Amino acid sequence: MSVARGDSRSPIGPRGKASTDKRRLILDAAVRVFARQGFHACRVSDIADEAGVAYGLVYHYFASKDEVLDTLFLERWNVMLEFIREVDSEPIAVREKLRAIASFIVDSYRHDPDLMKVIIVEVTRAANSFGNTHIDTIREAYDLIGGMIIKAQEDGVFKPEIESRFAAMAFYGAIEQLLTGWIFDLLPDEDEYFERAKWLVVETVCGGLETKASEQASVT
Amino acid sequence: MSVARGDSRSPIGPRGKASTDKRRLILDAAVRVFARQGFHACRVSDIADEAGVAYGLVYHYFASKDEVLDTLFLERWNVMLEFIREVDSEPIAVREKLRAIASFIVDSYRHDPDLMKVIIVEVTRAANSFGNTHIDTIREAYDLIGGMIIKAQEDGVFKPEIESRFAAMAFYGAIEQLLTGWIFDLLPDEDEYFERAKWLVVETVCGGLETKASEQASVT
Amino acid sequence: MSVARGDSRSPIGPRGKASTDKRRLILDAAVRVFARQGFHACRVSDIADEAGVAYGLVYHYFASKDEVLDTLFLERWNVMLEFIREVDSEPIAVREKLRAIASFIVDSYRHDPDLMKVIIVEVTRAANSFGNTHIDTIREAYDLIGGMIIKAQEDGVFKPEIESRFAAMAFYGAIEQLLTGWIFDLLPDEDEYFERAKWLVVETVCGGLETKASEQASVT
Amino acid sequence: MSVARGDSRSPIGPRGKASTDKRRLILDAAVRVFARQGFHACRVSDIADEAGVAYGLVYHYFASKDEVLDTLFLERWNVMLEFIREVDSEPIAVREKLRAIASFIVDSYRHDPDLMKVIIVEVTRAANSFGNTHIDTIREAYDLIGGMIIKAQEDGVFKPEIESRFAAMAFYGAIEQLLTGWIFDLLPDEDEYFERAKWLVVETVCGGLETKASEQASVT
DNA sequence: GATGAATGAGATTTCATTCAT
DNA sequence: TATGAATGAAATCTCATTCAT
Repeated sequence: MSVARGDSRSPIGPRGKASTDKRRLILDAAVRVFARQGFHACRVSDIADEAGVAYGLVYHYFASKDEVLDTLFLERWNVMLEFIREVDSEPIAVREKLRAIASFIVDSYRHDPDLMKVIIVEVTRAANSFGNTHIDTIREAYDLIGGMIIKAQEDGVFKPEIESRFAAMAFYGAIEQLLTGWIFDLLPDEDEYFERAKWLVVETVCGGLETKASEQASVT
Repeated sequence: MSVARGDSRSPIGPRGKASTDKRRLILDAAVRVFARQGFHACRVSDIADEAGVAYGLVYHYFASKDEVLDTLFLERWNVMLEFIREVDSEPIAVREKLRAIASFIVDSYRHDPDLMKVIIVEVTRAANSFGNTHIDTIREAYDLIGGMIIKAQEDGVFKPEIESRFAAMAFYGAIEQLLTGWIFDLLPDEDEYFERAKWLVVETVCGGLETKASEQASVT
Repeated sequence: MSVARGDSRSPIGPRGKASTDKRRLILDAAVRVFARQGFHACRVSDIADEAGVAYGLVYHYFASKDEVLDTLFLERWNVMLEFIREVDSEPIAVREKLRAIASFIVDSYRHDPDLMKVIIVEVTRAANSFGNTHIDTIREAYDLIGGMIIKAQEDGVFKPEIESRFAAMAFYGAIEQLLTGWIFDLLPDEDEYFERAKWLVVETVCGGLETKASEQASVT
Repeated sequence: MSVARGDSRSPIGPRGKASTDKRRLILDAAVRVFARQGFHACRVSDIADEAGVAYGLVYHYFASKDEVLDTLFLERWNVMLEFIREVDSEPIAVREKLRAIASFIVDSYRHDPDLMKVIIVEVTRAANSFGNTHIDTIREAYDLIGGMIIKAQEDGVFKPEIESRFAAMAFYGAIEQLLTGWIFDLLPDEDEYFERAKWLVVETVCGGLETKASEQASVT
């Protein structure tokens, strides 16, 4: 795998497969319904209707409405964590690693905006509900990015005076806010903009984090 | 006012005053309850209990539970908008303007973490409920920041190839994510860290946005 | 008070008062509905309808459907326990004590058959639900009766070879089964039969428990 | 058969046979589940799980959950009715007949406490559900006992002023309450206590029912 | 202004029963 | 026979909102 070359491995997870599996059908329907109405505003029957299955079948496969969202979040977030770990293990520059991550997240949105909307809106910021439940899993991503930054500082590529955890949060936050912009229809979502957005985040944040020396190198 | 000099005008709004006004009592109680339990998980009676007033009084002052949150959000967000507009009108460098904004938001959190938690968790990301209701108000802030960036590009201080709206979102998102880090208890929240966080965001994002020329200048 | 003289203090508890108190209204309605349909077969809305109040008011006064039955049971059973304790403290023959108890229970049924039906059918035999919850309270009655029997044995009035706990259960069981007979409409429930039933239980059980000597005396 | 001599024909019914018959497996599992959780609190799947068979098989053999309990009750109660009829037809004293019945019921409990618990808790007192359904079958037992008492009165063995139906209920109720005592773990259930319980009921109730003349005889 | 009892629509969840295989 | 996925009616409980005092 050469993430860094911009091959941009398509971040397609389980949701990509067409399926007649009822469980999958329910999960996919739930994504649409959660995205359209929000987790709280929708009823379980909305999910069942959207999936074209009976009310009770949702409870045959999931213990509760919560568990449906838990499942969706974990499926996706774990794919991302795996991707980040894989990227991290490659012998490439930190800028390329961060570019791969930004690319992955943006492409995830491009590929399945509903799912990413649900994850961002209902989980990663939901400090009093799902965000709290999954905080350790969420944090894992921040920590992995933070680790990359520490390493880059040790290598003299990133400024040493930066607090890595803070930088990781800022980096991730910049990306998530771009997705929020698309979600709220505040930003144009034509294809070209997705690519420019990736570039912007990496250019901006990395540009700010890099030492003069490394900057010269990366620009060159 | 010289926002740029780091005097950091204390971002204290209405919530700063002690008050025996029952309406205020209810609003302040609502902040604590919303922050502690979340908007959906709390009941109107929880707010009344926390405020030490009777159940029905909440409905004497507010038409609905929603209106309580609407009020809290608008009170605070408008203070911020006013601040941003004021900053924008000052004849200072864009970096100073952004520094002032970052400072204002971070200090807002430092001064009243519960209120900022509520605003971020329940409003600015709540795409299917309050976020949608207040999107125009929220957007105002993004647009003002975006305007600063456009101007900076026209002045040759910021790279011209950056999409201003995207940059504004990334900048705001970086800050909001730091607040999210504190909210989730993922980042240390001793006093020094608030200051370093402000510096980090400005240094990083502006560092990345600035042209070589301006960078030389700002570093000097 | 001279319970032993057959004055048969009317076993009227709280349910005896007509009331406009909504809580009482609900409890009284619940008795009728539980008696008519059974606890499991009735819905909370049936209780509300029967009481002529809104659905939610039941939950304003009681935490759950269970709590309604708990309340009914405890109200009544505690009146009975108090009565038994009072009887026990009087300086009268054990036969008179047991007669008073039998009389109290039978009159309780005569006075409010629905309530006694509910208590017997839904609580005292409901080993897997309410019976289990209230077993200590129920047992109290058995123990008090058992204590009377022990004392009678010490006084040489009752046969010493009888196990007091078993005898107490048999005595109470005989009475409860008569009530069950009325509940199931297997026994005639004209007024005279209630009095004869009291006499029967006391005559039979005590007759069997007494020593020859005491029997001579009691017959005389 | 000489029931009266205390040979105590073992009251073993169908449940005594080990069986690989699935229908039997389900019935036996149902007894355990009903006894453990109560009829209402358990699900059909609990029965299937306990029996180690598939969910749907319960419905292959029984039309409904109710029918499972109906079957269990009728199987056992009919064995008892047959026993009582047989006893009744023997040329023995009424005291011996009642002793045989008490013995049979107590031994039934000793042999299969779960089944008797289910019958008592879920059927014989369940005035609004199964008790009502099976009232004629249940009543049969009371009537048979009542018939014995009438005959004893005609023979001058039992007091003539006693209402036979009431006496039959009291007798049966005394026994059932002893079982209830064991079910609720209020009475000791070592082997000796079962025997003493039989003796107690017969001694007590018959002792109280007999005329002086017969008493002299029975004592002798 | 202030109180809290009263209302009732609506949500989640359960689970007996059916049925295709 | 045997399986267990699929169905959907029905029940409990919640809680925003109203309103009489």
